[in-house]
Amino acid sequence: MEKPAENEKTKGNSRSLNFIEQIIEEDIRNNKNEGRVHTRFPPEPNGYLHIGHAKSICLNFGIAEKYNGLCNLRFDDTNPLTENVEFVDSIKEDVRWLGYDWGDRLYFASDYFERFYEFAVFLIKKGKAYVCDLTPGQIAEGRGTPTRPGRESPYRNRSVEENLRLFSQMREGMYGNGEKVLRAKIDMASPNMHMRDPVMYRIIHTDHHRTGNKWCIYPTYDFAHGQSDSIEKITHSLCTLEFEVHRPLYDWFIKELEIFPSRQIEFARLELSYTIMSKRKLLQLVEEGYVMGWDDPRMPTICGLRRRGFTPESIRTFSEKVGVAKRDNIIDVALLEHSIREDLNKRAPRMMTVINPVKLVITNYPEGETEEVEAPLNPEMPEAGERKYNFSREVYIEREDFMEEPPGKFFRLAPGREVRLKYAYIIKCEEVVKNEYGEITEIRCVYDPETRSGSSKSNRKVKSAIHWVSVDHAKPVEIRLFDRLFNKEDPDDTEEGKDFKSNINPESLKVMEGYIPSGTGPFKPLEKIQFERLGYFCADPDSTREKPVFNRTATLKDTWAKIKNKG
RNA sequence: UGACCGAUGGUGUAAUGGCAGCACUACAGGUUUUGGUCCUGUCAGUCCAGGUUCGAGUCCUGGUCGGUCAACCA
Repeated sequence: MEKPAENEKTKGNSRSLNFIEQIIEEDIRNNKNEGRVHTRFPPEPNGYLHIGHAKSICLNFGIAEKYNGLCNLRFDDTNPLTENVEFVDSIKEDVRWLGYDWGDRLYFASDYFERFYEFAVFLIKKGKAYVCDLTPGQIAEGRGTPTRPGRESPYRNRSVEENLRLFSQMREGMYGNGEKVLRAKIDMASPNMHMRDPVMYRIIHTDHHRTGNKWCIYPTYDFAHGQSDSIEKITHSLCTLEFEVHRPLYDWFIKELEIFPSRQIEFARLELSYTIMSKRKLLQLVEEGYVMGWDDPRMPTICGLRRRGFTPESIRTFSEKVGVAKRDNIIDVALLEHSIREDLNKRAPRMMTVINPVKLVITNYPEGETEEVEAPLNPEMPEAGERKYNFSREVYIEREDFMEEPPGKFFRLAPGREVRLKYAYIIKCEEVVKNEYGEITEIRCVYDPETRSGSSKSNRKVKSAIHWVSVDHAKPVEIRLFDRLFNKEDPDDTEEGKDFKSNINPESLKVMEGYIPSGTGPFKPLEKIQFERLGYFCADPDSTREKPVFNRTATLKDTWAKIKNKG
């Protein structure tokens, strides 16, 4: 038999196993489920997927892949009040975009409603379930508290015949919403609240996005999830920690129903610093206009990250790096940023772009002349070829690349100083022109014609090389600079009487008017590119042919910013 | 003041009774026509108290701290 643990080790590139993989490998060793591994990703179609879901998706599909198993996509659609097809579609799109394939195994809990009904009848006949007429308030009250046992319902000992009749009438629509429920008969004194006769079915006279008006009774999570797992012969049902207390009930239903025993294993959900993950709060940001929509590039949603310029690969490696364990954790958002930089550094072509321009004139360069210079498309990938730039007498440079009175550690352009205009010539600043407000409007320099990049005398060292775009060959673009949405590592850490929105970063979006070299593009939506020395960007779908729009995905690591901020 | 779960550098995550390792961050240096990348190095950790053992991050007991559970949500 295959022994993945040993293979991993002998390959020499082994990553130690997380606790779920350890369980799975032991199950395989014991030939449990004939060595089969089958997982599932079970979203409820009532919202958009976020980076926390991505961890679960990568875990479930990743494990199936690793152990030559299968992973189903199953919608947990048991509550018609909150679910709809739009969410089903967006979720499918996001999972597919992440690079996972559920083959022909797209399932819906609602596909099993008839089976669930039969399961319920089976339990009633077994004397393990009963119809209860108590109101929601009475049920809650009768359940007790975590420290006080509950009280048995007066309807608990109805006869099997009566329960069968009543349950059938529930299905036929003879009762209104909330009038009756079907409950499991377990133990009202259990220390586990979920075992105190939990509700299995409730009456909801609402059409379902898939079953229409066929049903007016719907199973609860507890009476649907484990049963779905079992029907699909899921071997390892991975979910987050808050479901740990549901596990005894999950197991109880499987045992009493005498069906395939899937095993539930819980892991800690992903939390990210400077970010919120709650569906409710994300909805609030959208509805109250703090962001432009669910796919706003500042949102931690999959569609937001996609529009921000993240790649599926970067999210997958991120999910790998965060690990899987049972303790609560808050991942440093810097790890997410690292993951996208690592990926884009290897694959994103480079281009010089100026986002905060100031004009620079080379006084000894002939007017009206243009020459072409060449630069590697990507120094990490020499085979990718070159990009050509037009160079002329006037260029835009980045305002931050010039300082009139530079501190010691600043080694870019300043009066009397030399720098290289990247891939072109070394220039020297001779004069600064200002307007009536004292703002710099023009920097005047001379260039050394012998220092053209690539020429024999070009190896003279200067302290830095700055990027530029020729004024006569510049195309204006909109550039959206995104920063983290919240100022606080924990956005829920607020002053008395305030909520998480008080921690919103007012500078999370800055819109700039910059220049790219004319003749570049058109850019495909979401096309990735590194603006040299500035960061990774992608073309926003808002782009038009006349006016491209770029989103900043991430800055480059910026040691100068650190020095500057230290003063 | 119940049941269950958890606790290893700043943040994550390994070590399965035998040298506390890896990644991110931070810091320092080297290379560099991106203050990027890459390379080298540095700081930094087993919640506490007992016990078992030749040997404990790991096992046992007790505590401390954190989380979860009282929807007809999932």
